[in-house]
Amino acid sequence: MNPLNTDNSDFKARDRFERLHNEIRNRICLLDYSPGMRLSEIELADEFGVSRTPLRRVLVRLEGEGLLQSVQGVGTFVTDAEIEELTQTYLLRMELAELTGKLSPKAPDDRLMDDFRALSRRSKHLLDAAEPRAFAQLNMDFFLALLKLTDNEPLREISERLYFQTTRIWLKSVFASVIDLSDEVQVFDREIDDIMAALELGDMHAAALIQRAHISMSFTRMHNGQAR
Amino acid sequence: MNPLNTDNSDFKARDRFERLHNEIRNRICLLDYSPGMRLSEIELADEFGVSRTPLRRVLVRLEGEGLLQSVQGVGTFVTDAEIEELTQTYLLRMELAELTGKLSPKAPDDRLMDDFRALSRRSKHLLDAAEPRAFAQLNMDFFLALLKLTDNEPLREISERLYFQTTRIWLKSVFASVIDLSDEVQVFDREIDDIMAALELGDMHAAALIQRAHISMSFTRMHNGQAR
DNA sequence: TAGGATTTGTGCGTATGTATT
DNA sequence: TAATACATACGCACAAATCCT
Repeated sequence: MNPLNTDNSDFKARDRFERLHNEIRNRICLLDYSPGMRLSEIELADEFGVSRTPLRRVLVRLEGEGLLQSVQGVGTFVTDAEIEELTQTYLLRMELAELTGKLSPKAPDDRLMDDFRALSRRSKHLLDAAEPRAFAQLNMDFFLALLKLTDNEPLREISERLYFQTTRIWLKSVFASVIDLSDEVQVFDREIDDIMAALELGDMHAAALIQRAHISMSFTRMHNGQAR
Repeated sequence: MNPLNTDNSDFKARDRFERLHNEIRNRICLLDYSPGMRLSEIELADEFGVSRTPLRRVLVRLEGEGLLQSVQGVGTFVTDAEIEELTQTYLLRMELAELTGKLSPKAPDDRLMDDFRALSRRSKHLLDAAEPRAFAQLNMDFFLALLKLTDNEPLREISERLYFQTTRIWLKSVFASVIDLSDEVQVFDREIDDIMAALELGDMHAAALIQRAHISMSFTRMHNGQAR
């Protein structure tokens, strides 16, 4: 066998699964598919050029992650969240964020700090012209970068899972103008700068506490916005 | 339609999926299927009287939960865990156990206290004649009962997930006589009694701390046992 | 190196369940 | 109530990947 072929492994079943899974998950979490929306197995299968079988495998996985729910005879729907469940998840996410600074914290190397600086620049850009989807993408990228600050793999997995489950609900509130988008962008820009300041001091625990505080405040703003 | 038929809903696709999923997960976690073992899709499908298709749906879900891994052309294997990954998971489980006493703790009602008393009796029974599988089952039942002490649903889900991922590895050590089984039963019996004492005082935080301590000690005993 | 046995992955036709007319 | 449309769930035959001789 030619080893050059085995390197290009994007054609194997496993990698195709990963691509589809990642793509559909992103669409859900960036609100291309909003909560309550019905997805069509056939349309998705056609779009990705596969039959329903491998696509359904992806949907089953996403159902296990709490992002979809399939009902026989009815359809496959993007899940929503009640305020009670959302509250519980946010309380847990706050604790997990703090744990990131306690359990195997890992100081960022030069490469990662460069990534943070790039994220900060993207944020400054949004201050002038706030675009919903660009904000959603930046928010996700920043969260994923923060996860690299701990070596505890199970903690990373769980934090990521809860992020994907809840942030889209929060984003929906932001985009529905219940909260003002440009305000939210300003707050987020401050969060990035605050956390980067802590990281440059090498104070991982402080960085985690700042993140925890911002998760808490995000939820509070959303909650107050809904109560209006 | 006869409403009596819709009540017996064990025949619907969703319930059948739940049954198969629960059954196979238990087999994995009670070490009927031990880490590294290969499972046969065809044999399992035959045993449960279904075709490969719905069975594979269950396997995909279990793979998402980190209990299985399928490789095309090779087989479906029960996952194992390296000491490093196990350490990280135990550290996280300790923190989550403590969170159970902090996030929406719920005092046990009479019904749940009766359940705990029944679990305690089963434990006393094992003190005389320790049987591996009975101990594994009791350990799982006790853990699941403890989860009812919090109203935070996401915390329950995650704690359960991590329990299923790691406890079987610990059980494997116990059963391999790296640790003495009767010693482990005695320690576990004390844990039940200690936690019940805290519960009877209504001190949920204390109960959670005791659980955290025992998770820590279990891991330490396993670790020391392996180092011999 | 080649080929056959075995296992998971895929494609498609059909069964089953649900909502609507 | 019944029929029809349409969605997911299922069963089976075949393709693709891997392992071993």
